[in-house]
Amino acid sequence: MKLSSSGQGQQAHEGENKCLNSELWHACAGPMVCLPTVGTRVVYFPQGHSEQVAATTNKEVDTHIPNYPDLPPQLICQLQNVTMHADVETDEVYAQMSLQPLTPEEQKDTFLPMELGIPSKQPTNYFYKTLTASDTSTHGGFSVPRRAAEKVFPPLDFSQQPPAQELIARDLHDIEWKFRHIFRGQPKRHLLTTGWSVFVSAKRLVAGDSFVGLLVNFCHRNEKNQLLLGIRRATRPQTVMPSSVLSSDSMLIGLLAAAAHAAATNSCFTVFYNPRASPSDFVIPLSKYVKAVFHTRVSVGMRFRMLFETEESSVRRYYSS
Amino acid sequence: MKLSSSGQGQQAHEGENKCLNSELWHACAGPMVCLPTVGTRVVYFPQGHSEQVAATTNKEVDTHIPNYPDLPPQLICQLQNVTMHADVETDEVYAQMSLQPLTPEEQKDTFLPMELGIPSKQPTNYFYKTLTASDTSTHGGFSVPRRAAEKVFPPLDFSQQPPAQELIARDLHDIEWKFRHIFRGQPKRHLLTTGWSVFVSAKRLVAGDSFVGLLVNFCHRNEKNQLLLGIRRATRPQTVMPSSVLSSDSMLIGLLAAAAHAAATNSCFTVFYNPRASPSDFVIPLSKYVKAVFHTRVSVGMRFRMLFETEESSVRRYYSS
DNA sequence: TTGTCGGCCATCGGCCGACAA
DNA sequence: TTGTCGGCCGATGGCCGACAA
Repeated sequence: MKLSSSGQGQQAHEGENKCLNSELWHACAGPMVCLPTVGTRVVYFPQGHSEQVAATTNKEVDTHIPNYPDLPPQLICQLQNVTMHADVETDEVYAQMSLQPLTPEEQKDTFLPMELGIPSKQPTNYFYKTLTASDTSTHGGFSVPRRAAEKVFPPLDFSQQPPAQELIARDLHDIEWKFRHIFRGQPKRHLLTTGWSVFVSAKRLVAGDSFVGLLVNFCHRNEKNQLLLGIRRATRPQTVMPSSVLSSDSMLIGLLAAAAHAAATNSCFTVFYNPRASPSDFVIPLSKYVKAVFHTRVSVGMRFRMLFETEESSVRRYYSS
Repeated sequence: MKLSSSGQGQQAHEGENKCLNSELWHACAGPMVCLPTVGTRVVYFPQGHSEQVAATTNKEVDTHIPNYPDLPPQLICQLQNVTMHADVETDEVYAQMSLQPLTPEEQKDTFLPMELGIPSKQPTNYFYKTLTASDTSTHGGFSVPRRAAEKVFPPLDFSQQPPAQELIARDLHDIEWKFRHIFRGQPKRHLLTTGWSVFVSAKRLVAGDSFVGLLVNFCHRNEKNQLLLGIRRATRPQTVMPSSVLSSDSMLIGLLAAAAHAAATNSCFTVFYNPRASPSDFVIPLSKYVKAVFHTRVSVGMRFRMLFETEESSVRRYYSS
């Protein structure tokens, strides 16, 4: 299982199976994103998955897609594996899940205690700041909010005038970035100067995007606290490009056919979950699903929808039917 | 049909259905790329298509894919539509084709005369040059090969000293680029100076990539000759990234299922053809296929392979079984 | 014929505190 | 507390012919 890792000292490049930091992944994904636990049972909604893929390929789900009579509107699976990833180009975070459909008999098993919902670890010593025009311009550096700097950055030596230090931080791909951190100006403020513009241009940041800083503590192997960084892109007016690899129809068919085939042959299938791409959760813990169904006093089979407000006041949905 | 267009004066942005210049598309695709004609019959090879998609997603075709007993190894279709496209990010050219599987009775029809192969129009007044380290460095401009400049660029006024002019050219997305074209130095040579570095950084060109220049003549609407430009990326050591949208297994299943569904219901399906992505042609004119089969004295159903050497001495393949 | 270089100058990047929101 | 600006200086961009491959 490669859910997370800690103490990953140097750049690891084992094919595409990079072990990226779980806390950093969550810090970039946002506070409302919660991944199911490996080994537990989950409900997979082909409809919600279709909507995410359709949103990504800028395509409406239409009626060209054949029916898959063997594929129920929700599929109870065991979550065999979850790996966290970040897009090499955009740093967009996503998760890859391996789902094992369960037979009707396996579904009847009683709940394991651990299935009652242990949320994945959310980051604690972290901050994010939406970048201003001044932050991203070539004219200057990055103005660090005072509380953020004090909470997350290593303390400065105030006997120096001005107090300054070199910050070393690693991103989702375990690439190292160096910044000059200085406390100066009148009134005094924390700034990142040298190194900042390289970061902005490398990540192609614009005003409205966000910087994420995270302090993690690796207890073992004598390693000290380490600074991690990430970004969150502003939700732009969806300039999704056509895929040029496979037609969106074929993708939607493939999605359904893969799930149906896995269900029929009792084998695993793989899905990608992009928490920031669309507001649809399509893999949710079975325990949460059962609770929701019980709570709303509807029988399984009726259409319902649960709404949650996220931090950005958008909406997350669960699918059922 | 949106195969091509001419006299497209200003930037057109009709959704994603841009009419891009057919000659320019071919100039960027390379001289060996030839698209089948709309309305003719073609042979579609799911196996070759799978290999292209697998190459793009950096995945080997393995045995996880279910069999589609209804899907024959080659499918005779009518080519309903072909549109030429270019990736918004990379300028990579590709074609979208709509294929209509034919019933056994329709397949028995005799050939139409037009099906005997009218190749699509190849560009005439065009050149390409592989960019050198000096071309792509920030230190200077672009050194234009003399014959290329004389053949493709508007003639300079040699009464000026030095002779110079402003070149205006449009790319695959119909975006305008301006360059200062000057004939100077000792010995004299053609150079693109002002404007060149903007182009290099916008297209993210590196030494080894190629610049394509094309002179087209729009006869109607009183338009004069127009200069078009494009690029060809060097074939890099395949840094294909995982898709993060759909698993490669689902994509391969979707590809097969879409074709099988179209064949079963007598409806259209859509494929993308990336001529520079992989050396596999998987949609070829029926006439060419029949000729090849006849020529090599094998019966339909035997495995055969036709080899052609392309300009870059790579290999193009036809698939059959 | 054309790829690379040194020379030269204009422009931009980038660090600073002032000032105000 | 922090976003934007003018001032200032050094780094880089970018145009030129020289020279050689």
